[in-house]
Amino acid sequence: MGKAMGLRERKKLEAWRSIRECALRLISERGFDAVSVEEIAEEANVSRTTFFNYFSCKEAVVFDPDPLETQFWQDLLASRPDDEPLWDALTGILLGYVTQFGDRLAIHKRLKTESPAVAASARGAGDHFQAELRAWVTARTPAGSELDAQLMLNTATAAIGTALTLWKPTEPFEDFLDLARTCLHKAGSGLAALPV
Amino acid sequence: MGKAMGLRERKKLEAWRSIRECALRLISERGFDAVSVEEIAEEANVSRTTFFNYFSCKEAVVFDPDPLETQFWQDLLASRPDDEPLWDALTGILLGYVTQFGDRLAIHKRLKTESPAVAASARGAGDHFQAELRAWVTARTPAGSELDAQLMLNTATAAIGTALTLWKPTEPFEDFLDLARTCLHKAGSGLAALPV
DNA sequence: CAGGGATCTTGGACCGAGTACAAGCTTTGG
DNA sequence: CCAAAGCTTGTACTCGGTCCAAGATCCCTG
Repeated sequence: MGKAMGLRERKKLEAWRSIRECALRLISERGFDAVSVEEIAEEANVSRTTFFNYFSCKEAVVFDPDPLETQFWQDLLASRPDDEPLWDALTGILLGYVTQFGDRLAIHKRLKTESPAVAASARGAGDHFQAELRAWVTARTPAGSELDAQLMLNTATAAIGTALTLWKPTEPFEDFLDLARTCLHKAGSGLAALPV
Repeated sequence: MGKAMGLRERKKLEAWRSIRECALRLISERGFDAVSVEEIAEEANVSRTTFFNYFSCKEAVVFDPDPLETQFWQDLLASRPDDEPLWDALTGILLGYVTQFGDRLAIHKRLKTESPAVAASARGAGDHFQAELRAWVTARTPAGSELDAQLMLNTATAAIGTALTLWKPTEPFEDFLDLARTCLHKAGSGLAALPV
């Protein structure tokens, strides 16, 4: 992919990244609420209307995934063998995800602790990966095992969330991964053996 | 309490409940987005400004707890003996909560599935109980056990969330409670024995 | 390479949520 | 009964978000 992109598509991607970049810069300088969409648009040499063509709301400019990111998820999900126990697959996927996008998660965490309002919409509008993961789980859940499957998914996610809140961005990133592994292992100790 | 309330306080409570009541009626008739704050205020014979004196945002009128509700939590939290294992306390508290406010949870669920935007702010601005529970947990967590404690809390919450998404409002409420018990038990099977 | 259709950008008008504030009204307590 | 404290209200404003029509840009086919 990425080869046969016409001028139009290239410009779109460029505009997307320019807006995102400007937005992150301004926001990390001044804070989310102190930067208006108008300013971001102006900084990116784009009209306010166009901003909303690219991002469905102000929060999205922080939390939407880069177009290439989604490719990474899909590979991550597709790479798990069909007969792997769900819990193992989930831990593998989530650890792979945080390994790749931990830096981004750290930014998100900072923003969330700064402003709870941002955090709110973050969970709702933001986490496309979580939505995709959820879909993936339900798709590979055999009838009758919905409860166990959903429970595993939610528990694993909760474990990652726990690791994220306990980790301090000043500590080395490896610590976060260790923490995540520990949380997943502990939380899953009663679940991992279930036949899903 | 409730006895020595002056005229002023009584009027405030009355206004609060009037606004809430009108809001819930209009919203359940027409949907969240189709009702403006102005309409709610008008319906409750109150100015728009006053609405925002009582509720910090539009979502709050749906998700804020009734002043009496908070009393119930506090009793619930205070009623657990200090030396009870954390997991047992958590399941007891959460089951007590959903038993009492299950109806409200069902309304919330309906609203959330209707409009994701509402769901977003619901999690952030809405769940005062969860915040209180979180504070209660951290307060009684001995130093060194933070990880296990947070993990239990998040896992237990995830279990309730799972039960809530799996339950259909058409089914009897007892089913929901059974489901919640099952989820808690399964999710906690590896955690319950930890010494916290 | 010309030109018509598809797509994207833009400005302007508009709506609703949320904030700030000054002015007026009601409760309270002395 | 009166003054201070507390609430309510209208007004005016900012900002996020939507809608739309007009213009610019790209793409594709003849």
